[in-house]
Amino acid sequence: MANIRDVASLSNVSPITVSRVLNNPERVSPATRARVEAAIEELGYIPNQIARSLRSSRTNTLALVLTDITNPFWTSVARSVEDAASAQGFNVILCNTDEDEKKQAEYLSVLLRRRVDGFLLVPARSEASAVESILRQKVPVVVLDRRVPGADVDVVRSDSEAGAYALTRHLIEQGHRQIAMLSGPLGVSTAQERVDGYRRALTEAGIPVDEHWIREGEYTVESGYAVASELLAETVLPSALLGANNFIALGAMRAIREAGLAVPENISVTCIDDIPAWLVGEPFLTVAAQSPYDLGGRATGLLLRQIREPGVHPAQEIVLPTELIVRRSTAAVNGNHTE
Amino acid sequence: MANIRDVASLSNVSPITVSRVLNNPERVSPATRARVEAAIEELGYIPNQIARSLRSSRTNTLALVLTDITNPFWTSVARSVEDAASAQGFNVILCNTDEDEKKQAEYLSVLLRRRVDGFLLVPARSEASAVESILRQKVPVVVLDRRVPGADVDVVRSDSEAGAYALTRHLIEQGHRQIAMLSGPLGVSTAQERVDGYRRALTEAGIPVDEHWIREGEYTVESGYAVASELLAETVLPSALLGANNFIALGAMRAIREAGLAVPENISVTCIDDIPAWLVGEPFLTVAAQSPYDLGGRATGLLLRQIREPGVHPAQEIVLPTELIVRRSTAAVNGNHTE
DNA sequence: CTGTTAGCGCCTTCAG
DNA sequence: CTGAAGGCGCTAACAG
Repeated sequence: MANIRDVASLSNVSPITVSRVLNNPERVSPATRARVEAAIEELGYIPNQIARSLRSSRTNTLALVLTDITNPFWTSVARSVEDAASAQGFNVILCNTDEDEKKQAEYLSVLLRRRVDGFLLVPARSEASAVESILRQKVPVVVLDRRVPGADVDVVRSDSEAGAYALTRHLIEQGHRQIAMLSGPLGVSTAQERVDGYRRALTEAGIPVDEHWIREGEYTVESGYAVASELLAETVLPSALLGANNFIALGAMRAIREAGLAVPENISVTCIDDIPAWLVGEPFLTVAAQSPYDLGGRATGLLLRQIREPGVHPAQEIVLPTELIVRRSTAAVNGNHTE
Repeated sequence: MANIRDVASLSNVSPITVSRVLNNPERVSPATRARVEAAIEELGYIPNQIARSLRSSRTNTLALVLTDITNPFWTSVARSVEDAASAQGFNVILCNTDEDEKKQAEYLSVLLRRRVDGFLLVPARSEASAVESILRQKVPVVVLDRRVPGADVDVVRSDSEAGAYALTRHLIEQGHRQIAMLSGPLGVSTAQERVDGYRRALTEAGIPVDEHWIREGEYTVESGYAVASELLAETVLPSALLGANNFIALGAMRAIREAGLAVPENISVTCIDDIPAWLVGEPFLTVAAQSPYDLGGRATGLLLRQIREPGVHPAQEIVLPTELIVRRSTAAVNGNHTE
């Protein structure tokens, strides 16, 4: 593969002149420039970004480390991050951790060696240790979706507590009292906050919180299915089910269907996170919708700013609202609306 | 940020010894190794992969250039590619072209400059020119999902023609005669082949192909919606609709709903590409399902082999079968099953 | 087992 | 407007 010296000798100039043609064409006489450009063309020369990065210590690369691209929520985030990044000349390396701290650590280590210019990280657990390795190297990071208490970093997330609160309240208004909370892993801040919102709504309504109805699981369809199946095998059934995310609710719906029950006739189901309307034809689930595209865009914006103006901006937290969307998966207890 | 020389001087060895501790630890005496490792630890030294890449001309990076990560089909492909790549120590750069040849060209150019080790490319148009720039540089490529006639490259794709044929046949067996084909962009081989399969099924059944029922559009929800809306505004309506992909069918379903018609009572709808069952609760669409996870995995396997053993393997084409899955979006004409 | 030399391809600095 | 020297960080190749 031709290099800058090949181009230089073919066009009878020094390598630095070729470099200038590439980076500051206006500082080279038109005649020389034309000669160099002809040589570039002839040799099919393609500048080596690796060498450039070595000199400049900039890779124009962002790392997007998330839990699972397969969840449409993260798919949208990934799309918006890539859009925002490529508009500014950055490429994106995608990594799926599956909420596994070991995988996450391994990825972060590889990415630090690669000298990515910045990280967009969805930490597998909400602990400062998740971002420590990055901060120690003074590489810009923005944490997505989750808090990391004790770490001085930018965070862009949704208001999980309010989302869960709104959903729980909605269920209560429909007459539900036996509301099961299918939580995510409690080591993750969003799971914690969603349980908090659930508790607050119950307490405010004067309904005692029954710990029996709070079940911890993973943010996956399989886990939602498993936990809901357990619940449905018991003698007293809940009249409503709050999934901590879309996947949990989808798994739960499957369990309910397989148990021969109907949504919402027998059990109402709702969750945080929407499923894109264009994916499902007629959306069915009542949800507290986040704005994944926004989330990714805002986070990328913050990250690029950090990269461009290092050390200027103090860490900040952006909290986006969720939107309650009432659809057909929730109904009044026994099918009678109480309003 | 500490470099290899800092580690070397702190541990009183030469840089090359540090390098050996990192890459061939067994070739360094345990005592020296321990000293070096202590220094690495103390300095928080992280090897610079950029410098390593410059020396080795290997970046351990694959480029995944697809049309839109937002389509669950491509989401699955992306996931499988990332899984397979990271298992072999490769990272993946993700790019969305939106079927735009200009965007594609821009991405390819940037990625060649970055010296990615290989490309997984979904070409925006099925033409050899799409991969020319890559082949000219002798960089390994695998083309995903689409043919590129005239180019000597590995291709991993599904059998679109057979998929469309199976769907059309299914509709014919249900008594349909007025079947509209909502095609994708005909510059893309999959669109072409899906129309071919549609034609073959009709012809074999002795039903004349009415060009009026074949409509070209994009592989998007919006386009499916627009084209179907047009169709539904005419005086003679089709009794069934074949979407060239999932998004087209989803858009069409929306148009049908908005026209006050029902699926399948008034119009049957079917398409190539499934929507993951776990996303939609009770899957509704009759489809010819591809295996995106397989597709990505197989393609990545071929690509990594090309990278490891350059110039050894002749170009090959892998064609994966599609599976006809009959669900509730198709029914016999007038609701009467003809079987 | 350890070290010296040199160079991967580029661009900043300083001269001309 | 053009060029020479040097170094970014790392590791082959070749000593010793």
